[in-house]
Amino acid sequence: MAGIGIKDVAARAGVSVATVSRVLNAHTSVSPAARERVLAAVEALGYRPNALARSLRTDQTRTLGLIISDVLNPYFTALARSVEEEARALGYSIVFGNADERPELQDHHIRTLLDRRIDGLLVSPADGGSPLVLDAARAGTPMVFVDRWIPGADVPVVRSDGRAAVRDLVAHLHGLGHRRLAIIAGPAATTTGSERVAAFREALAAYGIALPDAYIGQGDFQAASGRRATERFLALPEPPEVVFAADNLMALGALDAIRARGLRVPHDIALAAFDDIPWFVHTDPPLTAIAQPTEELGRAAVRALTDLIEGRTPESVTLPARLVVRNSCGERTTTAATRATLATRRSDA
Amino acid sequence: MAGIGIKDVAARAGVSVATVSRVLNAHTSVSPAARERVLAAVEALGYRPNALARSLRTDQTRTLGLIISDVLNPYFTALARSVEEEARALGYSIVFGNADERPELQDHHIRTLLDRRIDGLLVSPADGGSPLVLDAARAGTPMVFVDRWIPGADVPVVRSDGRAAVRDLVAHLHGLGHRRLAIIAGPAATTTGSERVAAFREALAAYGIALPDAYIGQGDFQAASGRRATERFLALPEPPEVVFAADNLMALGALDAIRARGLRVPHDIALAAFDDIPWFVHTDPPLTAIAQPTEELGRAAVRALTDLIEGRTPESVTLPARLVVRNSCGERTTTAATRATLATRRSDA
DNA sequence: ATCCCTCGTGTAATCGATTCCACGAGGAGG
DNA sequence: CCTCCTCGTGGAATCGATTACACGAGGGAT
Repeated sequence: MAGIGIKDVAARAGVSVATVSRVLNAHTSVSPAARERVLAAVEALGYRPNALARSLRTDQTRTLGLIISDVLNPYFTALARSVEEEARALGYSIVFGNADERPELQDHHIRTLLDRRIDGLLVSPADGGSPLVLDAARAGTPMVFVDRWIPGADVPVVRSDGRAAVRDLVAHLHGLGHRRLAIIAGPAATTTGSERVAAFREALAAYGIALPDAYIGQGDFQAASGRRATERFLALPEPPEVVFAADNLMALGALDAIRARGLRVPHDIALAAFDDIPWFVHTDPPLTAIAQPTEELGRAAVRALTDLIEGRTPESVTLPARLVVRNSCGERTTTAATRATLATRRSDA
Repeated sequence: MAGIGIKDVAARAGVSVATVSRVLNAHTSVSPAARERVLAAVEALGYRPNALARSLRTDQTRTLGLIISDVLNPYFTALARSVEEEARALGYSIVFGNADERPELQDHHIRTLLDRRIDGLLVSPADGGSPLVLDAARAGTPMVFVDRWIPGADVPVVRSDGRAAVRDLVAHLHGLGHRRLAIIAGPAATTTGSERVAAFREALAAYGIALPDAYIGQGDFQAASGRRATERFLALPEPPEVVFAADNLMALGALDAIRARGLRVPHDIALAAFDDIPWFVHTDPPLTAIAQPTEELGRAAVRALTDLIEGRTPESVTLPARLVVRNSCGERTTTAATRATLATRRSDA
């Protein structure tokens, strides 16, 4: 039960609680003798300040909330890891909330985080219009969007721009002779959902290729939706030659669907994905993907948020994504493929 | 700085703060009229109680800490997800700490969680002897070990027993004609690190096969260590015919090393792993693995911990793992492999 | 020697809730 | 009609910290 409090420390050191607090917070001047005795008492009692009480008084928790879209998605766990790393370096803790791509779960977590009086919020919104998020931002909660964002809010955004990489991908695909290209999109309500489709369409347009509705699969960034969308593509009278999945989990689902049909990648159909993850090197075949600078994104997001909290004015950050060619889109020589693999490996290390 | 407090609600409703609190906590009796006005005021003001203040007073946060060994490991994220799910259902929040398999990081997180006065701690210890963990347990912090545990502490353990599955695996490997079997172990300081080796050795002994030291690679549950261990195996004068990785990330590293050598699985060397993950279906080749009932483990762990917190006395839980055969260990007919794959898929859904 | 400033320290208010205790009103029972 | 109990309510203490303010002691300047 216990709970050694500041009073116990004060009593043992023979000083007042104020002095103990001053020693612990290096505030105003304290005599060396008193400091010594306080420190000794802290040590002897194993005293740890109650963070709740401290936060209640100071109105700051030195805690940041991170609403992650889906913990099962390797891209987001990598992001979470770098966010936590940077936050720790800056003296903040992170409290995660897993939204599982469900708006109501997202709102649940935002509410509990706000109730806990976190100092700021890092959000990758699961839907486009959560009023709760916007309200919180307007009410003055320091907030930064990462990866995805909600338009119309005065909130800094840290994200990557995949347009150039998508153009590179389309050039690569076109070069391999593919003309019928399909995409599995994320939810239209998310920015990454709609942007990636737009980028793909634009890149296709440069080659005079259209993107018919039948070649746009509606996914939700989860594996099952990738499977369904791919099944639909394969059932088409004229199926696409390439499927581009807007995230890694939908690519996994696409792979499932293709394998279930008894088809082979890239011989029967090519596959590429947004978001590169370590497993893509070892899938059958290794998958061509668009890699985001995940670690930098996480770091930049935390810096932007702490800037906001500490009174500085951060700017939005946009970092370029890049194409990583493996051989899921067409025949390449073994050496070329190996080279690409090694290059990826090296840059990931 | 904003902050609508209980006083504001009380003022607007024309009652005292005590009454507001009573309404919000459904405590003693409140007249319907007063309750009505309080609720209206709460609604109008958008009042949310300050969780810090409440926790300070009540000495409970309704928050559980989860120390996860490595967020980048799909096994642990799956565990984290089910833990959060069950906790939410029981009215608790989860605060995660990622230990990255580093004891000092683990201790850092435990300390901050304790400072926050979480109600209980779910730990999958990164090392065997963290004094901090043991001290916390002895000091009365409700605690449950999950997956891994530290011997000699009076703490319930929720884990899976892989011994039967390892026996099945060895039988499978033996049946395919393999006789030189190696293992990439986790850190000896972790229970899962040493237990899996012991189970493997026992299972081999049943076939009169020894496990020489040269066939035990020392890993740390991270991909890089799997790579190094595998390289060492392959450089042996008599390399093993099978490599069994004690977790999925080390299996990924093994795959890297094997590919870098220009060898093929299972033709040149067979590979199996502990922990099954969705990607294993699509690696080249699909990997034979031992699957843990991850979701059940997470749920059971949370229930054990909340039992402890709420004064009931939970028991340790051990659930069996099971072998999932794919074709990374030897030739199988396509149909058999497909059947296995489908079976896995179905049970994962 | 006196005055004033600085330094070290303690007392008490405060953060925002919960909850013990006291108190007045009203109904039931005698 | 008086007593007693219950019900609804408010006042105030409390949780464990931080911090404004006050105050005494000591040193330097005049």
